[in-house]
Amino acid sequence: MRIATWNVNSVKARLPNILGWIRESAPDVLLLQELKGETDTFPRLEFEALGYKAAVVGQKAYNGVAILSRHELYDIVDHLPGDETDSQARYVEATVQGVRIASLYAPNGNPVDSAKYPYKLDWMKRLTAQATRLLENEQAVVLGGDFNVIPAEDDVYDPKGWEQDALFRPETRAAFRALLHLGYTDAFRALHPHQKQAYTFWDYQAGAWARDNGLRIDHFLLSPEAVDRLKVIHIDRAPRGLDKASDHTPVVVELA
DNA sequence: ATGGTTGTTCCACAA
Repeated sequence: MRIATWNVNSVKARLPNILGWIRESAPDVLLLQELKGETDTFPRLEFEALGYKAAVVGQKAYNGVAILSRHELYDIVDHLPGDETDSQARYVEATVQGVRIASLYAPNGNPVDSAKYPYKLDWMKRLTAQATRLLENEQAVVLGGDFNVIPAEDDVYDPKGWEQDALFRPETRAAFRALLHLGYTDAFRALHPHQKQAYTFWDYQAGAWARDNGLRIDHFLLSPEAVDRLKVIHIDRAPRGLDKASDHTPVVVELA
């Protein structure tokens, strides 16, 4: 089973790019983030025409996540448990062919001296609680999406310059490591332990793409049952170089 | 230190 994740930065603005990429790459499952539109504006028919069903959680203007799948989606969960006052569309979870899969869009958290940073850390704590519950089923679990976390120095073009950023602060990295300590594996680092400049995001500003000033912030975390099936993972940089590109590019993982 | 870009929305805000 091949599963991809892609923060598309508006499904409406990106639709031709997304449809083109699906035709070339034909993943079994595609996790989308930053739909930037309400659930009922999601272009379901266009994806159905390519053979995909969809679990969609949208909201006006911001956030929004989805799971596209060639196979049936079961037991859809449409929000991250733990705070019923949180209405931001950042989490959707479903079972596909016995694999429990989440498409997540963690809060950015900047600026760190605003309420956004504690919200980010609290959200990560809730994700850790949910990830703990998912392990109890001893099932293959795949947590994929934009974690908005730079795990280590090798994952950013300028570690010093990003030291104080919400994506790289020690508390943020510790929150990410807490997921690993539960028993999840960063699939990319498991298969490519020393690869540098393996970025998944390049800012639109200041020629970041041309200079390869990137970040690795889109991840797949796998439960032990899923790691046992891990075959390959790669970052597909090509979509970032196209016209009307998202600032993120897809990551594709293959499980036996 | 500032400015650089993109998308959605309402006259900014988020990234």
